[in-house]
Amino acid sequence: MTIRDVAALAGVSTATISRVVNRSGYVSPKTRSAVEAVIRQHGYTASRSARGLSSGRTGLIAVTVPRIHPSYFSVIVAGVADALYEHDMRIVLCPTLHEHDREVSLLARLVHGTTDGGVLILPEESPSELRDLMTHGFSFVVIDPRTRIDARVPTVSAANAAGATQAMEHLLALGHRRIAAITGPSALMANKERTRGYNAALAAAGLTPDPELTFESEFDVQGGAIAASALFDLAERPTAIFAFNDQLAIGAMRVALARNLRVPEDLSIVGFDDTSESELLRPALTSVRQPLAEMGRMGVSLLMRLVENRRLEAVHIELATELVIRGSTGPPGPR
Amino acid sequence: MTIRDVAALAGVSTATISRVVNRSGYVSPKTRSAVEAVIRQHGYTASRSARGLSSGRTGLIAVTVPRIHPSYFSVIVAGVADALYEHDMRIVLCPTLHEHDREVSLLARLVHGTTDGGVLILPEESPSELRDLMTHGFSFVVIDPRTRIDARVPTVSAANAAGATQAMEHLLALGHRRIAAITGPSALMANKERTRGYNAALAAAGLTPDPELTFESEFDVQGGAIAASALFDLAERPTAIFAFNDQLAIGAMRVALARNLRVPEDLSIVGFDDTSESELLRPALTSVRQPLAEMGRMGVSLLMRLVENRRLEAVHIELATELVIRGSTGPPGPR
DNA sequence: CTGTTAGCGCTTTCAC
DNA sequence: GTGAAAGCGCTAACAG
Repeated sequence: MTIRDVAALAGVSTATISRVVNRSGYVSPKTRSAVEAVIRQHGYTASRSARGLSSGRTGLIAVTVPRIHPSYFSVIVAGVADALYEHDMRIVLCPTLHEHDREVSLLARLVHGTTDGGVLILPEESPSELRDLMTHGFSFVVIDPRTRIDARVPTVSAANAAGATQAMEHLLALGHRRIAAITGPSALMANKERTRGYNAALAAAGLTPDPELTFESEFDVQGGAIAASALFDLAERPTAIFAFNDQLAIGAMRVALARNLRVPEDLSIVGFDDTSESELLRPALTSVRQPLAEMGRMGVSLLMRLVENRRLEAVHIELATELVIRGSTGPPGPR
Repeated sequence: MTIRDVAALAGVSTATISRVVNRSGYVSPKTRSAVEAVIRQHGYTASRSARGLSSGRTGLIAVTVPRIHPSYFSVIVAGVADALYEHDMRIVLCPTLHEHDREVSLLARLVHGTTDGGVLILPEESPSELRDLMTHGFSFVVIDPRTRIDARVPTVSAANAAGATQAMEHLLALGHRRIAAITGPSALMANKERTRGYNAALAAAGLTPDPELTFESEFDVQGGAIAASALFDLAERPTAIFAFNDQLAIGAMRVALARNLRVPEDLSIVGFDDTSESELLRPALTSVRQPLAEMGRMGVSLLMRLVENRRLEAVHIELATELVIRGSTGPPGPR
C-alpha cells in the first residue's frame, strides 16, 4: 500500500492524499472523507523513511544513554519517551555501553538521516565532539552533562548543589556536626556541584570541612562499603554520612549494620537520587530526589523548540530537587 | 555531505561509493582506499532514511513494551538492544503505556516503513491483531506472550511452569506442607503456567491443592499485602508463601513483619523474577530468576532469522529459570 | 481546492 | 571494475 495506490483507489492525486494525511493545506470535506475511507479500509500508513527523505523530518529522535537498566536512566528515558509521544515522535535508543571508542562517529551512532535530533543523557562525548555535532547542524540537548560543555548546547540537570545543601541542612538541623561525604567520581560535574553544596552548607553553619571526612569513590554499592569502612575506622567517627547517590548509601548502610551500628541512632545516612530502592531499605533511606522523569520531559521540550526554530537557544535548566525524609536519619545519639 | 558529494570528491560514481560503504560488489583496492580516505576526511555517513527507502532495510527494529521503567522490562530491553547492536541495528522504542485503544493502528505504532521488524514485549494486542500484523508481512517476535497466540508467531518466554515447580520443590524439601500461592492476574499465560507448576509440585508430593491457599491479585506490592493479610487470618495459617512475582512477595513480607511473624522461622517466602530488589530486602528474598536479558537476546536472534529468510519459522522458546535461594526461606518452625 | 512535477539520498540492475 | 540511470514513497512548490 503506497500513497499512489491510495490515490488511485480514491480517484485523486498523491498530493491530495498527502494533504489529508498530514492535515496540511485545504481539502474539501467530501474529498477528505473519501480519502479517509480508502485509507481506513486498506490500512494505509505512510512510510516514515520516504517521508523522512522527502521532507527532512522523520519523527524520530535519537536518545543516547550509557546503559538502559539502572533505574536512574530508565526513568529519564521514560520521561523522554512520554514527552516525545505527545509530539507523535518516537525514540531511537542508543545505549552507548561505554563503546565510545568504537570507530563509529557519533553522528553515525545518532543514525544520521534517520533522526531529527537527539537527547544525550550523561554523554561520554568530549566537549569538542559535541561541538563537532553542532557544526554538522545536528539539533540536540544534553541531560545531566558529565563535564562543562559548550554553553550554546541546551542542558537540563538537577539542582545538584542546592540538593546537597538541602541534605546537609537536614542533618545539621538534627544536630549533626561531624558529617562525612562519600562522593562519586569528582570528574562528574554533578559531583562537583554536590560537593559545593556540601561545603556551602557547612560554611553556613560555621563549620570547616574536615578533609578526613570526604571520601571519593565509584558510584556503586561496593564503593560505598569501602568508604564507610574507612570512615568508621576514623579516630573520631562521623555521626552522619551524606552519600552522593543511593548505591553508595546502600553500601554504607550495609557496613554500618554489619558493624552493629544502629541507623539512625548511631549513624544517620542520606542518599541522593531517591531511586526506588530507597524505600525498600530498612530503615528506609532519606534521600534527595532528582526529578528524573521531569528532566527527560524538559529535555524534549527544549529539543522541540530547537528542532522547530532551527536556532540554538542557550538554555540551561536546573530542576529543583526534593529532600525525602525517611527513617535513616535522626538526631545524633550521645557518644 | 551526500553520496554524490563523496563521489565527486573521489572522482568516481555514486554506485562505487555505495559498493565501498556496503562492502558489496567488486571495487579495486586503489579505488576503495581513495574513497575511504574521502569518507574519513569529510565524515560522511549514509542517510538511513534514503537507504531504507531504496533498499527496503532501515536497520531499525521496533520494540514495544508496556512501560519502560519497571526493571523487569528495562532488563529485557537491554538484552534486545545489546543483541541488535551486534547486528548494527538500532531500537525504535514504543512504550505503549496502555494506550492500546488510541486510534492508531499497531502497524503505524510500529512505525511502518521505518523498521525492518519488531520485538513485542508482553504485548496487549489481541491474537487477531497480531494475525493482521502477520498478514501485512511484518516480521516480528513476541517475548512473554500475554495469552496464547497464533502458533506461527515465534515466541520467547521463561519456563514458567518449571520455575514454579522449582520454587515448590524447594519449599517441600524444607518440610513445608501448607504452602500458599499468591498469583498474579490469571488471564496472563505466565500465571497459568506458574499455577500449573504449583499444582504439579503439590501433586508430585502427594498433596491436594487447598483452594483456600490460592489467592489471585494484581501484580503489585499492595496486592501482595492484601493477599497475605487474608492468608494470615486463616484458621490454619500457611507456613510458606509462594508469590508469583517479587512485588507480591515484598507486600507479603511487609505484612508478615508488621504482624511480628519472623521470616523465615514463622513463614517462608519465595518470589518470582529475581528483580534487583530481592537481595536488598531483609531477609533477602529467595526467588525464581527469569533470564530476562537472555530472553531479549533470544528474541532478536529469532527475529534476525525471520527478517533474513522472509519466512515464518514457528519457534517457541522457553528459557530455563533458576532458583536463587536467599534468607527468606527455611524449614517450618514448630507451631 | 486539486493536480503536476521535481526531487530527497541511496541502492541496484544492466551495460560497458 | 565501474558508471548510468531508474526508481524506492513521499512532500512541496507551483500551476491551474
